[in-house]
Amino acid sequence: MREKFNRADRRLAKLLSREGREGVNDLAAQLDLSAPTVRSRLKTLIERNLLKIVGVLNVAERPELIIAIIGIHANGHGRLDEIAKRMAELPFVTSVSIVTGRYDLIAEVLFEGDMEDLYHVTSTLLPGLAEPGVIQGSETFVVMRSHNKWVSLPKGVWDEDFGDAPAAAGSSRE
Amino acid sequence: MREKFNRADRRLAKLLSREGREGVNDLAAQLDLSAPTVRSRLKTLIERNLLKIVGVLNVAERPELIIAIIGIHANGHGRLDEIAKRMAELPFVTSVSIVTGRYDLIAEVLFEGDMEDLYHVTSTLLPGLAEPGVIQGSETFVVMRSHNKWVSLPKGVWDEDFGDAPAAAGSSRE
DNA sequence: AGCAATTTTTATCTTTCAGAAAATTTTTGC
DNA sequence: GCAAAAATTTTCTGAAAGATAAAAATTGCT
Repeated sequence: MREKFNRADRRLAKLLSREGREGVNDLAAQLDLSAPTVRSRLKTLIERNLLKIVGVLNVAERPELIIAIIGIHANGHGRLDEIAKRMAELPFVTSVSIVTGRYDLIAEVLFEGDMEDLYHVTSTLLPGLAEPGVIQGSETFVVMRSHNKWVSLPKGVWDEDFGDAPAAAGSSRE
Repeated sequence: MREKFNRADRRLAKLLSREGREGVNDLAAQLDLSAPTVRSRLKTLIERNLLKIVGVLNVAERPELIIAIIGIHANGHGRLDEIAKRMAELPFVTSVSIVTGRYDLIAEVLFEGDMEDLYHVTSTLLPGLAEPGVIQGSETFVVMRSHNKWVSLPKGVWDEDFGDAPAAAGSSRE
């Protein structure tokens, strides 16, 4: 079976990390490979869920996008990964990591201009992920400014409801 | 002048956040627009640095990629943004945010299987960004496991030196 | 070293896409 | 309500992209 990530795959990933819409012919030329080869490598990388090509938004240029990083204390009892997995499926949550250090989990969340959504996540959604006492507390770091921070949109943001309006009816609670 | 981000732009961004290589014709069909319109909107979004389309790697599937989140205490004296900007240009640093809460800055860094690089960043690069005493301390959270975490490669990772070898000579310090 | 399996290349074909220009519709400002 | 500006659509043509099959090269294994 093919090695998961050889030298060519890395160079391909590096090229695509700069320009994801670059044509297969250009990529092949830069990698000294043929176009069908690049196509097939790219296909398998994507199929194996190692790589994906997506549009991402520049946080610094979109002030109405609120990002927060949440450090969470959780008494996992060996089920931390399960909790993390469920957390990653919540609306507004972009990613969840199990980490060393002061926190057990660090999650990143994204909203559109609605602090109520943030409150809802930290006060209701997070504690509701496990039996009482498991999620012991959290600290929220709201991003005020950022550099080189690009985000992809999580579930819950710009999903079906779009308002050109100043984003008052955009919230998806009820 | 055109509005920065209208309804169509949002829907376009949402579609691209799922599949960045989708053809302009398919996108146009889903948005009820014509292909040239989608092309031109996409072009301006990218030109204005609001959106980009890139390949990202699945952290959970690449154990040799080490990610860490660093919380930093900095006595900025109004120059925090300048420090953050310089930090974002360091090798291995993927993004830097100025945040509310316990830390002043939160940075994310990425290496390939080399804890020495992490030590180098926290012990030398970070404190060297400003006069002594400005960077007062930091806490590092090494990501052990993650869900739905995709990263784009920063400067310093897979840049020119590639080793198929077990990633021992891949470090770019000295 | 030699053989088998996989991977890569080459070549060909069909389909689709990208970009430009002009016309039409929609929006905006007065 | 009217005029100016912007956005969108239509149409067109050359250029890519994608699929497929067969040959060549590489790799791995005994």
